[in-house]
Amino acid sequence: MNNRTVQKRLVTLQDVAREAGVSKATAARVLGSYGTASPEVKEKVLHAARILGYRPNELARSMTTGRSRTIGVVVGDIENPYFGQAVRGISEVASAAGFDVILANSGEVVGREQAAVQVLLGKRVDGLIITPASMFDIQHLEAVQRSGRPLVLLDRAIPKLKVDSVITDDQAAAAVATRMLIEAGHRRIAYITATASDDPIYRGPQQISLTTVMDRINGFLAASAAAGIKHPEQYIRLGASRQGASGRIIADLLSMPHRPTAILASDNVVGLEVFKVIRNLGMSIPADLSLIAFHDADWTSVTSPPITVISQPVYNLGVESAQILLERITGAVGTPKRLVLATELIERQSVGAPPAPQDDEKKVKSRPAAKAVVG
Amino acid sequence: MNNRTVQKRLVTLQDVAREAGVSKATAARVLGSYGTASPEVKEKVLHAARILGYRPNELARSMTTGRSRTIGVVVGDIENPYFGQAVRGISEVASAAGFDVILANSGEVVGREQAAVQVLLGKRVDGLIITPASMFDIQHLEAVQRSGRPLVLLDRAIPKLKVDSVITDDQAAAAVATRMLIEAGHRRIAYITATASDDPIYRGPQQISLTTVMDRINGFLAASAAAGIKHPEQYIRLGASRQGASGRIIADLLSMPHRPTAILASDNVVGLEVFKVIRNLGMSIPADLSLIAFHDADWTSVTSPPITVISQPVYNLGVESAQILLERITGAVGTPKRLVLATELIERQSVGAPPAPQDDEKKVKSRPAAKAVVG
DNA sequence: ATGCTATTTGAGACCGGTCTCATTTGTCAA
DNA sequence: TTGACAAATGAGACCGGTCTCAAATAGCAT
Repeated sequence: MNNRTVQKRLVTLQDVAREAGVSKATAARVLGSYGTASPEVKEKVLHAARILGYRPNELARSMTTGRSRTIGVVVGDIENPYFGQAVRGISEVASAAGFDVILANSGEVVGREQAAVQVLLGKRVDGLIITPASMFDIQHLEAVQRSGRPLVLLDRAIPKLKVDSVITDDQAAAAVATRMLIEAGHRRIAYITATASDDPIYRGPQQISLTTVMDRINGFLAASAAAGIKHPEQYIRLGASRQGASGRIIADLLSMPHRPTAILASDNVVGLEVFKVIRNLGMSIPADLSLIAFHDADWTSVTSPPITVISQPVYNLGVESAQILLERITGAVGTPKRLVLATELIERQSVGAPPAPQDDEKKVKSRPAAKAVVG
Repeated sequence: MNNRTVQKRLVTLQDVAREAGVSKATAARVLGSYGTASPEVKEKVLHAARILGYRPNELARSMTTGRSRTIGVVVGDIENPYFGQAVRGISEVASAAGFDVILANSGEVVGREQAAVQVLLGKRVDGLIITPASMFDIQHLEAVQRSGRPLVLLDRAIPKLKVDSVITDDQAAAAVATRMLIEAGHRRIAYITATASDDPIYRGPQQISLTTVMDRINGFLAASAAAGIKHPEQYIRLGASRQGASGRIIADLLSMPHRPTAILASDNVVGLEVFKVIRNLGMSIPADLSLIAFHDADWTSVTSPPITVISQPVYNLGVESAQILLERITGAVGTPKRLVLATELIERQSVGAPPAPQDDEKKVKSRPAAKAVVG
């Protein structure tokens, strides 16, 4: 009447104690391997537990101890292999230390991130690893800090928040990639990011809510400026999320009077979109257009031509963040760490010289210029 | 001394009650929105909860109610986008119903799967969705059933276990793909799977511990036999896991005196390996070798040539399994459902006629025969 | 035998909720 | 005014563990 579900009542410590003919406290000592107990009693309890199929109720245990041996992880998009790798890094470190992982997905939406944090906090996780969807909406993260639970940011930092974070050196990465394109002769380089925006045109830093994106844009702009390129920001485009908006953005970009001759794609999902659009437009890489993408995803080595990428140590991002979190959970104090991991440019074959000026018209069917194949 | 960690004691119901000047029971009624309470009291409690920043302790709640509103998911490999998609399907259904998801990774190792199940059971999840690593080691799954918690198998069935399962029609899929290759003229077709095995050569069903693999092999063999192909099993290879074993397996296969002229790859990871090896050997697809892969992964549409694949409704696999699980959790009874979702063959350009017999020698640089481009 | 310490064991409080039941207060009809 | 009944509230048991503390038992020296 009160509970019409089929759920059987599971075996409890009390049941084991009764079966073994000892008190609850004694059974607890044996099963929890703390305190003392005589060999005979030990044997009796263990035997009783075995035949009854006893499983301790971790909920009850966590409630008294106040620790759940669980860490909560909130990522932007589980389906993106980028996060998949990071999560694997986290899980491996966590389970090696006897911790479990609860995973939540924010879909890069602040509201869902907040909800996920509430849920995780409600479940009394011992700590959190989060890829924040925005560096501005951070009340919920401040609340985490106030609760005293350790928090580590993954992949993206939040300058205003004094908190451990593990990120990649995005500014340097973007600068290196940009410089490579410039050295190949490009002067009109587009930077395309998936970061949400109602306006695809870049008008200034205030539009950007992710440090990753900001840093990369800064690296891109700095490298461009250093090469004397005027108004490099005119080729920055935002909001190329996977919902297909990217197709139009890229096509628009390529139909500009002075279209870019090279594209820097902010992640592998955007990169894949760019690749598809280029192919559908009948343009060829790198003859008509050069391409560099962030994240060394599987597919980038297998296209024709294979894509030059910025390889990010994303598995290590996961490993490092989990290690820091675990240290904090076990009591480490001190000022927040800010770990910045280096990236690596992997040269493949998607970068070449820009097409000769008059080539701007004939976009289709041009054969690649003879060029040395690198890497 | 007892607890040297920084963790602050969080705000409890008792604190709120005290602050509002009411009893614990009254505060609980207001905050849990059950029972009755006068408007003034309601207001006082709500206000107190707000200023104190009260978050209910889900652990305590679960302990009394016996339900955690959490489902446990165990997948073989989080990093594989195949499972990534399935997990997204599960999460979306779950969170729409107010359930949370705890995700664990087995790495396709039975021992880790067992450990994961124990952990999840210990956390008193309301139900489990599992992609079992083996159809033979199932004591832990029987234990789940005995505990009365609902269990749904995803992607793979276990014939001996009376349990809900949601799988794809692997036998039909393999048969369709095989038939397509046969119709293109192939008689020597290899089937390469990642399933663990110390011996890469297929000697019989007893080596196979996954229904998926078994079904596909059966579909492959049946379609081959129907076409009068003798000893099709000689080209079946096992153990092409991502650890690089696949490279040797594929190379060995292609250096056989009567090498296969077509390959069926059991998942997209193997498919990618096969693609890379073929390219490294300087062979061309489909002129020298035809290829069909399971799972319509992103990259398959973007290679040259794009790969013909068997598209699996993996997101729906997740959705359906979560729905069934939720029904069971909310009390649905009845015989186990066995849901089999259809797959779809997506024709792209990796299938062609086999090379003429004398072509067996010249493996390099042959240009594709003129062929109609499908899809 | 006696006292003293060390070891083993049990009783019961506690964690933070839910929920039952009894008590108090209020409303309205007789 | 009194009784009946509904609404509001509080006291306290309970979930299944952990852990403190005291009591019981054992071992050993004197």
